[in-house]
Order: sequence, then structure tokens, then C-alpha cells
Amino acid sequence: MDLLSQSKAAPDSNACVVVIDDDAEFRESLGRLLRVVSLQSRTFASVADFLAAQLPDGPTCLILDIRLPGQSGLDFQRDLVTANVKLPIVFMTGYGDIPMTVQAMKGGAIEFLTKPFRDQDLLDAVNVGLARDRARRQNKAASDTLRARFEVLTPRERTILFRVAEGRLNKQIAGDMGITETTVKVHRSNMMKKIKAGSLVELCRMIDRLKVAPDGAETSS
Amino acid sequence: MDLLSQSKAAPDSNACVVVIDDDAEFRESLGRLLRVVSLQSRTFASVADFLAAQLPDGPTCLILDIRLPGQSGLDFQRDLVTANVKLPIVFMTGYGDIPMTVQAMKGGAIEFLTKPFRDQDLLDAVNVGLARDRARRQNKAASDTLRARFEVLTPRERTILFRVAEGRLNKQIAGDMGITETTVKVHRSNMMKKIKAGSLVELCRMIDRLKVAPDGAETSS
DNA sequence: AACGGGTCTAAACCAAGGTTTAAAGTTCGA
DNA sequence: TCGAACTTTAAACCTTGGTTTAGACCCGTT
Repeated sequence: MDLLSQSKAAPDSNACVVVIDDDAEFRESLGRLLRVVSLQSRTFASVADFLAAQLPDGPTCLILDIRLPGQSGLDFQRDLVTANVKLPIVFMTGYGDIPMTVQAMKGGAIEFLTKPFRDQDLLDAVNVGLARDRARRQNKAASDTLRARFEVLTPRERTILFRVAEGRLNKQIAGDMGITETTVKVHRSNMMKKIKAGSLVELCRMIDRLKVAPDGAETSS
Repeated sequence: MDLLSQSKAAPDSNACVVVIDDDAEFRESLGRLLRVVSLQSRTFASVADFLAAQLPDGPTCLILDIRLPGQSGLDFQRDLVTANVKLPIVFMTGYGDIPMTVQAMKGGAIEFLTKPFRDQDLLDAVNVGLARDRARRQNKAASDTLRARFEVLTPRERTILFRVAEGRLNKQIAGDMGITETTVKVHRSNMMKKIKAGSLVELCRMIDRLKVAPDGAETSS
């Protein structure tokens, strides 16, 4: 969102492609290819090297070789899934087989390319990956601000929030909780202000978003 | 997900596994295996044979050979995706390669098994497929009844429904449409009865479901 | 021409939501 | 112990939502 942010079509200001491959020449070749299409890239020889650096803060796509010194690409993918890190991954390999491919794709890989591959195939996959990560980040950002607002609610305000989201009336909520309707109204009013919901339907959608993405998970198309 | 898993939870009365493979002996062998775990199956030698029959009406999972007389398994998958038929597919093949695998998995396949495979691997995949189809059917059934109710709404009732779902007040809707608040209230009331929404939050969720699944699509986990 | 469905409205009424003011009890940490 | 945050309530008031009754108009079909 800066002054020069994507002049017009420019898909991203700070998108970054991370290449992990143990072949130095190949890494450089990929870096050049990406530069041609105006994509930043950072290259590493191993997973360990990548982990030693820090994650880019913009939309990111991983290009991973399957066979790597130390941890393999597939192992790394499994770790990322376990750690709930949803980086899009494009796999490359010279020595792949079908079970590896299935595992990679089940793990959510964007593409599984066998070397040698056409440059365009890689670029297409990277663009899909970046688009997916962009969408995921926007989604996550929205969920995070929502969660932050939810955190400041008092216990009473939270329970009333959920009752309201169930469609219960103030009167019913008051009965459920053993307090008066006035009190419910006060809590409800404070809750709506804190969570910045302008209407009941807005609140409803906020709640549903909170419930769907309890820890940053999401369903990308 | 073990061999006897059905005996206890009995996940389905009328689940059906459809096997399409040109090897008659193999078909029969699969049929026996499925019968052991109490799964109905129907076998076909080709896609054409399957299409000539009619789709089972319960939860279904397809087991497809890649290489088939006539249309190949991958072609058939592509057609199903195009036709928006979301049957879960488990692929089997004796002569697969990585691009095929990638295409199949991108197309939403549950599994891609290379012959020979372990019985348990197939059964696991079939159970995942059936579970997914079961969930999809439930989802679709709910969306369908909702859509049916939406269809009986008059044009006025529909526009008011959407305005309400945007969080607009009766007064604002009246202003937007150039009619009185009383009229809005009447349409709104009739609309709520016809669509069987007991509260505003219920309506809100109904609308969101209609919008998310405009033609039976859905996001399975 | 008669009928039904859809649209529109007024008037009157009741229920539910929302705000404000003012006050008081609890709990917990500084 | 003091203060801050949380919780609770009454009372009064206003807005919004929802229903009913009764009537009117338009339009297409029978």
C-alpha cells in the first residue's frame, strides 16, 4: 500500500520466491529466470540454510527440490504442515516416483515438476502459489484483527456474544444466565462496540469467520 | 480405518463403490475385498459401461484404472470435473508416470495407487472418499432445500432478502427502493416465513450458504 | 368479467433492541 | 488498602422490528 504499490497490473510489490536446491548453478539459473519476470527470489542450498534465515514478510512461494542434503523436500513439507505453516510449495525433482508425487500433492503442493521442465510451467506454478499465498494472507490478516478484538472482551461479553450468534433473544439470554435483560443489553452493547460490529449480520459473519479459522487455517479455492 | 472398521460404527447403509477396470479378474478380486468389509460394489469394464448404467444414489466412491479401453481414467476425471460432478476418485495404475499423477491429484483424486498395492491402502482411500462424498451430499441436500425455498420468493422478497443480509435497516431499504417502511416490513415478514428463517442470524447463515454454493460446489476439509 | 397473485399503503399496536444515568457489589493486584 | 476492571441492576426513554386489518392497484389467466 505504498506510493509505488503495483502501478497497475503488477501483481505484487514484495512477493518473494524462495528456491531451495543443492545445485548452485541451477539455483542461479532459476534466480535469473525469476528476475526476468520481475520476481524477487532468495536461494538456499538446504532446508537448514533457509531456516537459519527468516521468512519473508510478503507473499511467498517455495520452490523445493525433493532430494536435498540433510532434510528432504518432502520431510520439510511434512514439518511445515505439522507446524501449520501454509507456504505454497512447488516441487522439482530429477529422481521422483509416484508415491512421492502423491504424498507431495496430498500435502497441498501446487505442482510437482520433473527435471528438465519448461520455464513456463514453473512460472505458472509459482504464480498460482503466490496468488494462493496472497489470498491466505489477506484472509489471515482479517481473522487476526478480529481475534484481537475478541481477546479484549470480558468473559461475560464473550458468552453473550455466542448466545447472540445462536440467535437467542436478550430475554432468553438473561434467563439462561440468571441475570436481568438490562444487564444483557449493557454487555451486548459494550461487546458490539469492542468488536466493531455495526449490525447483527456483521456480528454473525465475524463469529462465523472466527469459528471457521480457529488458528489461522483457511480454505483456499 | 482398519479392515473391520465397518462392523462397529457402520458408517453407511447404502454406500457404493464403483470399480472401473478392464481386467475382469481384477474387478472380481476387488469386489471380494470390498465385500469383506461390507461395502457394496458395482464393477464395469469401461467408462462407457458405467455411463450406460445409472449413478448410485447413496455415498459413492470411484475406483478407476488409468488405462482403459475407450476413454482413459484421466479423461473421465476431466469430464466429471467439467460437468461439476464431484465423485471422489481413487486411481489405480500399472503404468503411471509423474505428470499423470500430478494431473490426477490436481483434479481432486483421493489417491493414486500403483499396482500392485496393499489392500489396506485401497480401503483407506475408499473410506476417505466415501466420507468426503457423504459430507458433500449432506451439504448439497441442505443447500438444495434452501434453494427450493428461495425459488418461491417473489422478486420483491428477494431484493429485500439481500438488503437485509447486507445489514440494512428497514428504513434504509425503504429509502433505497422508494417504498414505505410498512411495505418493506410486509415483504420481509413474508420472506422470513417462506424461507423458514426463525431469526436474523439464521437468515444470515442461509444467505451465506446460498452464496457460497451457487451450484452445488463446496469446500470439503 | 372474474379471480388470484403480487405490490403497495395507512393506522394502530406490541415486542425487542439499544442508550443513558446513576448506583452498588466483587475481585484482584499494586 | 486503594483503585481499576468487571459485573449487576433500575428506570426512563427512544428506535427498530413485527403483526394485523383493511383497502387499493396492476396484470395475466381462466
